[in-house]
Amino acid sequence: MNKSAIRATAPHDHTHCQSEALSRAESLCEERGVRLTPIRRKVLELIWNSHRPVGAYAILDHLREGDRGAAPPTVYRALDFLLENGLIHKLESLNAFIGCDHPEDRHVSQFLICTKCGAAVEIQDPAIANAVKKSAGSAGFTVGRLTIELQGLCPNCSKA
Amino acid sequence: MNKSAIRATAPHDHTHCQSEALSRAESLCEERGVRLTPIRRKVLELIWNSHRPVGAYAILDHLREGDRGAAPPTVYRALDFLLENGLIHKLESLNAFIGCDHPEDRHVSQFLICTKCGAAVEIQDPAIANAVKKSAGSAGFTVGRLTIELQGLCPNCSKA
DNA sequence: ACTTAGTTGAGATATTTTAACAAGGGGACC
DNA sequence: GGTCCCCTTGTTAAAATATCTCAACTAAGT
Repeated sequence: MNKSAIRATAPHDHTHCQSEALSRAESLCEERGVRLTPIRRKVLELIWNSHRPVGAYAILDHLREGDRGAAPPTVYRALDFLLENGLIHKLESLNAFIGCDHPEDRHVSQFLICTKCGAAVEIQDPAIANAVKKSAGSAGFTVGRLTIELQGLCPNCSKA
Repeated sequence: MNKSAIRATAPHDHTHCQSEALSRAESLCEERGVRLTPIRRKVLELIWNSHRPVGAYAILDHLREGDRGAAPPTVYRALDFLLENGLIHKLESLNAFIGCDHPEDRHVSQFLICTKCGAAVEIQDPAIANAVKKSAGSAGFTVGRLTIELQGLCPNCSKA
């Protein structure tokens, strides 16, 4: 079984996931010369609170709990920044966002979403991407963005 | 090149697509003992006005042009019915709906969406579905709903 | 200090979707 | 034909998601 699937769907020291994601984001932003401002950092941190995708307004609520009064554009702007820099992904079938654990390289990924516990796992199977590209090619389509999301039950939840 | 890709992205006698879709829907609903009421039929007809996915409010606007005063729930209920019966599909990455040209059998499909002309083509490549299923399986996931959407350029638009 | 580009604040508004409840309409059964 | 019930629709409201606009601020370079 896939390593990130285990991490995401089984109990684990999640603080570690979160702090590692944050420090990677920091060095990556520095490298690229873009600014991981306090708001952006906070939003990323909130997204990394779990392996479950979060909606923009859930993030907004958490932001408001703290000191800052925030409005929707604040969150969406932070999300845009994080998306552009590959630090998070958007799950179209849920209108929700999830952290990316290898933002360093641009990549095409797929998502496995557990409808029971809500966890989502990012996988990267070249076979999937290739199958889609091949099929698109034979239909004469030029490939741009790819959205591949599966909803089902994670290993843990399908046991129960 | 795939036949429905040609039909959807090149000029053609679209009235034919539309009327065939409607008559298929009628016989299918009769077969299943469900009611293709005037509203539902009208919504399906509007969706089949083109091969471009339509948003719920675009449909609503068209409905209102006619005699009926309609409210959002009217449209969404019709859409639910059509979705349940496989007569249309929802494109999650666009929040829009498109007609299905072979609603008779339950199927897993993928969509190729042209970001330039807006056309969308439904394809069914078992290789894609299988690749996803295989990958999900090896991550321990049970397969439920599958969302696969590609955005790119259709044959026509990539020529230009 | 000055300028500029990028970022945030604030309020409003647009878009998409659902909830809740009343009312209508068509068939099955008596 | 009447009556009951289920499915469908009307209507109002509101929840959930996302964007626009314009002003104020901040950081970084000159």
